[in-house]
Amino acid sequence: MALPGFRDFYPADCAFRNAIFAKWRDVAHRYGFVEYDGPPLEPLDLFTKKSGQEIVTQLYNFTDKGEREVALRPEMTPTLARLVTARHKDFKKPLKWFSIPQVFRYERQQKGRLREHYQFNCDIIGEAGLEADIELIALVIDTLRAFGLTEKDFVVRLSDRQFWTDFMNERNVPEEERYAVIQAIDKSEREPREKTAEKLGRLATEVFAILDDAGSAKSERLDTVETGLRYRGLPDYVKRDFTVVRGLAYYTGVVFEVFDRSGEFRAIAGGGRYDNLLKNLGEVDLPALGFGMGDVVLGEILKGNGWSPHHGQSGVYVVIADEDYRAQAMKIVQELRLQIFDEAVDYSLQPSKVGKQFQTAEERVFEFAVVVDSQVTDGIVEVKVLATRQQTKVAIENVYSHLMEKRGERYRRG
RNA sequence: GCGGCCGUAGCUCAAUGGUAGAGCUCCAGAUUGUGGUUCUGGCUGUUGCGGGUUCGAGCCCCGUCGGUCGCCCCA
Repeated sequence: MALPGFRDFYPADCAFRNAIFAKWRDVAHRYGFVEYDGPPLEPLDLFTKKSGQEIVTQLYNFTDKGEREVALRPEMTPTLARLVTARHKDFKKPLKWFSIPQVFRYERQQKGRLREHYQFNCDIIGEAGLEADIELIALVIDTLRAFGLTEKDFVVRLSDRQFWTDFMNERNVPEEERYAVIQAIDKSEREPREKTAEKLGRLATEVFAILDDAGSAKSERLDTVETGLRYRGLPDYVKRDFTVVRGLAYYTGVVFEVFDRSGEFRAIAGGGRYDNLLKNLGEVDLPALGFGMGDVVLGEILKGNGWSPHHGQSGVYVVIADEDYRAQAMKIVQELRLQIFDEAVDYSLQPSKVGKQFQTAEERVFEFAVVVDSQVTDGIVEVKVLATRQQTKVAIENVYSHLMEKRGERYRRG
């Protein structure tokens, strides 16, 4: 039994997960992002420096055998910040980097939320212009579209953290009250209005006016972002929503969260601009923005949509019809394994009835069977297309080319 | 950290307080060298764990662990 909040990945689960990873990588590459990675275990203070001591209650942390205080990473951004800070002069800006780390949180699990998950992280570093924000949001949209999701399935709720900062500046909200205001706005959707109003005090009327009618608030940044997305043909995927502020204190500009349209799940992804984070963590001052998308909520949505990795027929099952010729069969197996690309060539490890071997081949969705029997002494095997049950005698040296020819016929038939 | 619901075979679930069962899966055979059907047979349980009540507990009570959903918190 896996620990609470941790998952086992049986082959089908692993195939599903890997198919998600493959899509993530595919889209990121198409957007010109390059992959990086870092250690799952980090010094504890890497996280407390950014988020304060209170984050420790949410961390898997312990003292290692060298008396170091360490923690399993709860997010990738601090690691990314360290990597970039250490060697930023080695890279041309802007950096477009992505990663698929497994991240960990020590908290009670609930729907869509475990103690570990894989999080697709995409960040652009060293570009202050809004073109980067547009690029990043387009990427999050196209990532979900790559899974067959459409504007009917999800929406990117767009907001502007800077707008709220300006708002509070203009009304002279004291520094120490600001985080509470942001928190109140963040929770306003889930709490009774009176409670939020109480928290907001004198700001309540104005804030509610903005939350109720996002169009009433002016944000040139959002105007620009929306225009940019329109140019890219993606306007139907976004909606202005100033309740989105993101819990974290370090966001500075455009922020966004992606939700399923049904409202059944928690956020699919979230991110935004954090221009001051690198400066605050180290000596390097670079603007930055990014998003994270977890495999758990996405996986639940995809399962609900019936999405699954394609697993058509492929590979070759070598049927040993006569145990006397197992040695010859092994020679064929090994030759095919050298010739074939990225597909299984398998056989029964133990003597087994022919019918049983075919059954195995079929259950495992092989495309071809190669039957080895006494004819092998004349250099002949039977090649069978499992789907059509069509069987042909083929000289051993021609097996591979015969298989490829058969496959070509299948594709030509469509 | 707090609360609701739930914990019986690998899976889905039955069993009035009275000898723990079924379906599916899996394995084997029917079928001696060619397929997902069918039929037959077989394996699998400290009823999550520990205590209590009772002549007797899967069932009732307490605790605990785990699952699930929500809260807190937070992506």
